Amino acid sequence: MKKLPKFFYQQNTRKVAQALLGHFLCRKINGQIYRGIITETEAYCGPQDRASHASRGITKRTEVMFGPAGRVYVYLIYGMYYCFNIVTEREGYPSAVLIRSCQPIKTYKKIIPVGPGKLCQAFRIDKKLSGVSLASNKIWVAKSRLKIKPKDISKAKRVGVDYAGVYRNKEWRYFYNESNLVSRSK
DNA sequence: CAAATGATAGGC
DNA sequence: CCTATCATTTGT
Repeated sequence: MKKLPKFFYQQNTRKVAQALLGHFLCRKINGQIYRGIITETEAYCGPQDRASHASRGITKRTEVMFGPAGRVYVYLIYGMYYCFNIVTEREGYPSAVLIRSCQPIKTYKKIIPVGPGKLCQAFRIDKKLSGVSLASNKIWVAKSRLKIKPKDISKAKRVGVDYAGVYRNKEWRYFYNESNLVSRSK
C-alpha cells in the first residue's frame, strides 16, 4: 500500500481534512503494522483560527505546526490523553488536521478507536511521535481505493472549542456518513 | 453533570 | 514561581 505523497498535505487544510477520510492510518509497532480507516477529522486553519493552539504564536509545543506539511503533531490533553494531528499547508503557516476516529480493521477487533484520545491509545501514539514525518516507517497514511463523494461527508462544528470566538461556529469537523464510528453524531 | 490528571502558557 | 486552562473520556 502506497503512502500518500508529501504534496497531498501541502494543500488547503479543510481540503486535506476531507480528503483524508477513507484512507488508512498505519502504525508500525515492533514490526507489526496496525491499520484503521480514517472516519472523522477536524481542520485547524492558520494563525487566525482561535481554536488552534497555533493562534497564540510559536511555542515549544506548537512549533511543529509551523513547520513543513506531512509531519505529526501530538500533544497531551487534560493530563491523560494524547491527540494526533497531521501538519498541513506551507511552512510558516501553522495548520493541522486532527484525526478523531478510525474504523478498525484486522488487528482491532476489540479496541474501537473512536475519539481522538482513544485513537491514540489504540495506536500507541504519544508525545515522542510529535515531529515525526509521515514518510517514516513509524507512522504514515496509505492511499485507499475507496472513493468518497462530497455527499458522503458530513460537516459539523468542531468539538470542545467554545472558547474560540467566531471560530467556534466554523463547521470544520468532517465525518464519513457510512461509518457509525464518529465521536459524536452531531 | 463532575472527576480524573499533568503539561503548558501566561501572569506575576 | 504559581495556577487556570485544556482540540477528552467516563461514570453518576
